[in-house]
Amino acid sequence: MFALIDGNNFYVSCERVFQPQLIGRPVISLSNNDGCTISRSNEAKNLGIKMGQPWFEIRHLEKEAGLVALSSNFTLYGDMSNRMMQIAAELGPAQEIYSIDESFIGLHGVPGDLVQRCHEIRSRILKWVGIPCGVGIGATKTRAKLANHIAKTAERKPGIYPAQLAQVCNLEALPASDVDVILAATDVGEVWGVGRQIGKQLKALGVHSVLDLAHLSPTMVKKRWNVVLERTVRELQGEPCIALDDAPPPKQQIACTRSFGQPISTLPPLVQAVSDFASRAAEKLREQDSVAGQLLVFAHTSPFRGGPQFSRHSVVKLLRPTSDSRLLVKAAIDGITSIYSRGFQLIKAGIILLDIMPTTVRQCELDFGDIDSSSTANLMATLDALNHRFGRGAVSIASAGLPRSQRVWTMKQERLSPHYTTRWSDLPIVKAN
DNA sequence: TCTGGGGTCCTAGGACCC
DNA sequence: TCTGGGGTCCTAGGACCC
Repeated sequence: MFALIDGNNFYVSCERVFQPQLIGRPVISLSNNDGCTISRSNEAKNLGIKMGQPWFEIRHLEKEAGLVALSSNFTLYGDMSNRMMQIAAELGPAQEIYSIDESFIGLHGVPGDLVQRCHEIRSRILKWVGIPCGVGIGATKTRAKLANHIAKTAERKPGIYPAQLAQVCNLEALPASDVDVILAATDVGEVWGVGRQIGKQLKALGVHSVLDLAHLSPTMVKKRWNVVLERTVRELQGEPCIALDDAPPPKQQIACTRSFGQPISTLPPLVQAVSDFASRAAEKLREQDSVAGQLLVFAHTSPFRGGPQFSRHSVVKLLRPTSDSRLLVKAAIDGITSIYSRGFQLIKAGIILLDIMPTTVRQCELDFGDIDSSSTANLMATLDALNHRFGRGAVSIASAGLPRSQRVWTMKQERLSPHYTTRWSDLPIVKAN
């Protein structure tokens, strides 16, 4: 048995904890460069604002409907997430943190009334962190996801589902006939693992509801589609196919990419940008104690605009797998310089670290040729410590050397609004008992 | 004027080997 | 001109997730 607990409208809910005057108003959180919508309050959803919708399409709602749009603040969201996850972990013996705002809980061996327990944890998170959550319980992760959708929808749109399923929904505690009614009332596209493409194909074949999908033969689904959808069908039918992943392996790819505030057409700011991206990615790499063998760097023009289009990438093989910021920055610069061409309005660039493997003692020794390996490790550790202490980008690799004020992109963490100057580490950690 | 930034898994097909 | 079968590894691309 699994529970899925997630924060409602997470980023907006985080903002509202510190700006209670936003409660009851339509509020959205915007992506980097305030490009598009990444979180919406219920009031914003009711205005018809879609997930991912570009800001320029909806900004008229500021005046017309009192919409409040906020730049995102991922430092804040990450900290709120940690607090929420700590309390959510009390639900059961195992936890998989699935994303910044949701976690699966393994409920094996948990005694007593599960629904009541979930309500208690939910109230505790609301009271101690300030984030409203929904909880779904099911025999499989897919059913728990579905139950979570029902719990949230029952709360937000009364009438579609039984009112007592609001906030916490245990699919397995309902009579089978009730479950069928609920599944029949739910669009197949709501199922975890069914996206736009597959959803369209299913509907073309008359599979419209979750119940329709659950009634398909897994063998046929595998033949007609693939094993991924087959697993989804089996999970819907109650057969666990996806295990709780409470100790995720180190990442196999680490990316750092950004859209620019304004297009770039010259090399120096591009070099500066990919240098920063490579530095940040190198930090992430060292955080998981890995090294990368290759670095991919890319840049492209906007597909939404006219004019000559440019989209190129280059894969740079490192001499040896490394996590040294200096070598990765150099590789990024070499790569971008090799693909750069004049005359294009570049709107986005990024780097992706590939061929990632764990750092081993031997690799440490081999690393950096004539540079002493222990001093390199010390240097990188110092770099990370300084940036942790004084904020991201406080110390960086000197490459093209554009002052921050002349940059044409923003790293998210540089855009903290003045409201959020609290040092989160100074606040007491709440312990749940 | 203005359109995010991460990740994962799976499959097909090519290169290469014996 | 005729030209096996099976295995592995790698990569690109497509689908999905939040």
